[in-house]
Amino acid sequence: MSDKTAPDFQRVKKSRIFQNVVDQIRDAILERRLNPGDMLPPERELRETFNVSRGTLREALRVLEHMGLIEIKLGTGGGISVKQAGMEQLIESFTLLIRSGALPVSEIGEFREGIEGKIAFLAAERASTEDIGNLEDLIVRAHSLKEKGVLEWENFLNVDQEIHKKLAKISRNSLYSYSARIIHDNIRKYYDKYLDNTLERMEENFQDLSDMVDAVKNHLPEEAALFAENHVRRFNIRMRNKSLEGKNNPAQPDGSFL
Amino acid sequence: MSDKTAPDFQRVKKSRIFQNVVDQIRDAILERRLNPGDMLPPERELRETFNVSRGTLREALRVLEHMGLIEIKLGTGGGISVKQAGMEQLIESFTLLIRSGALPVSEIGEFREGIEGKIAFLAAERASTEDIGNLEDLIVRAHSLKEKGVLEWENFLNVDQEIHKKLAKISRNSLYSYSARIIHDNIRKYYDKYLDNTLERMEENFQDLSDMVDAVKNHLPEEAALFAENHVRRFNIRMRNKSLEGKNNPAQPDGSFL
DNA sequence: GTTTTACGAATGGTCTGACCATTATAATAA
DNA sequence: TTATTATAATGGTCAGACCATTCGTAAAAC
Repeated sequence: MSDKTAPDFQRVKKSRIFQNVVDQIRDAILERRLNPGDMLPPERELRETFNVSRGTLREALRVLEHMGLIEIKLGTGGGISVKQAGMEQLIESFTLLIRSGALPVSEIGEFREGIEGKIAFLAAERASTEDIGNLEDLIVRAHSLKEKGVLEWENFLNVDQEIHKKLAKISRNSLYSYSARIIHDNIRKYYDKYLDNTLERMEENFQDLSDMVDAVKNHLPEEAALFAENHVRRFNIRMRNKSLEGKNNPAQPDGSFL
Repeated sequence: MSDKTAPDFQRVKKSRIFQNVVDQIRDAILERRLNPGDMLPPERELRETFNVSRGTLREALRVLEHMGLIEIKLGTGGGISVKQAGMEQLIESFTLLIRSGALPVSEIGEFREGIEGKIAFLAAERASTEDIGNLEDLIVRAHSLKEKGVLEWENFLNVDQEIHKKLAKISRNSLYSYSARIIHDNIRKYYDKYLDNTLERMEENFQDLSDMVDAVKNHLPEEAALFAENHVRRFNIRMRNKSLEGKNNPAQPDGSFL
């Protein structure tokens, strides 16, 4: 197949013209030669600047837009503007990664375990009096829902989620917060499948939440982290067991992919 | 400016045709109606399927390609194939986020602290005899470099990095590993700026590494995590102090952005 | 004078059709 | 058999036209 003396060099990536345009504009932004808010010339001018066809330029713009580096608006006042990069892209790619099954669920769960632990840890360090008040309110709500029994299972889970969100906010670290939220949102669909809504489960969960908030309230980071990690770990274990039981792989009949 | 009775509704996002195509194909992939390896029809056919122009279709393909969902190859045997989503996209968006300065450096450092801690923790749990041997070799190398003094500063940092990489690998969790690596790679440029290469620093670092590896070797997760976190924290603190000293913001003269 | 309406210019969005570049395979020649 | 060459399939690029949206402004209506 190949010359026997040649080591495994990398095949040269065919550089497409639009990619060159993407690189130039991206670099200009990363090197602050273009700053958020700046307008780029209209497409018909840019086309001449780069000496490419409008189609090619637009392919480049699509990619830059998808990277979250530029924003394109229609109409007279519109045009191409440089955008402050945000979390959207990170969220999208993380979500795609999870949903496409590229990562073992076990690794995702384990990651979440650490993240939630750290969030609880930081929250315990940083919670203000007001924060603690909010948390206590949530715990009260959770408690009363638990008392009402399994009928309120859904609402109970919502409060559970709100407590986690609140802790994430208190932790004041957007990387932790977003990581937790992305994983949670994309794993939520497993709740129904893998979690049985028994009263026992509710009480167990409530105990976890209550312990966690107590630790935060008393500013005991290590303890808060432990409770949070155990809370997630319990969920992970349950999920793993359940997923080992039901090994169904129903493959769709493939006609057209539409 | 606006009708006083109207709450802040979301302005309807003008859906562009290419976006519709992107959504359809993305969903087909996420719902497993299209699987990695599958070939899509050639552009000229797809154009007819969706009833759009080739240019529009290609804008959609650019986005899907950038998402990491498809792969496009040139020539007779080429075409559009569905790809197994990988970490590339996550890496790119994380990198962009860091480099574009959208996140406070303090948050990034704090995140890394937790990540490296968890990696050390897991590594201590999971290290095989062989893994431990590799780590010890690295420590020996680090030690001899340290003994040679500050001349070997660069090489010492490389071994430092290798130890972290090895630990990440031992942890056997790609999310932790990649997170750590992305942050490290994108923060490395600060080393030169913020870290002074004194012998004292070298010895301090070596001590950290040595302690960490010892803890891993003896399978003491909590201890390993603590050493790792302190190691990173020390770096973060030093970086913060240094960055507070030198508050230079030299803005480039803006001609054309090229 | 004030408000409403209608127009027109600027800009991105899409379409059509052609041609170029790359690659694998089949046909041909040595 | 082996090396060379043509051929066809496929993505990559280009050119030019027209459509759709938006906003400012001038005209018209009140």
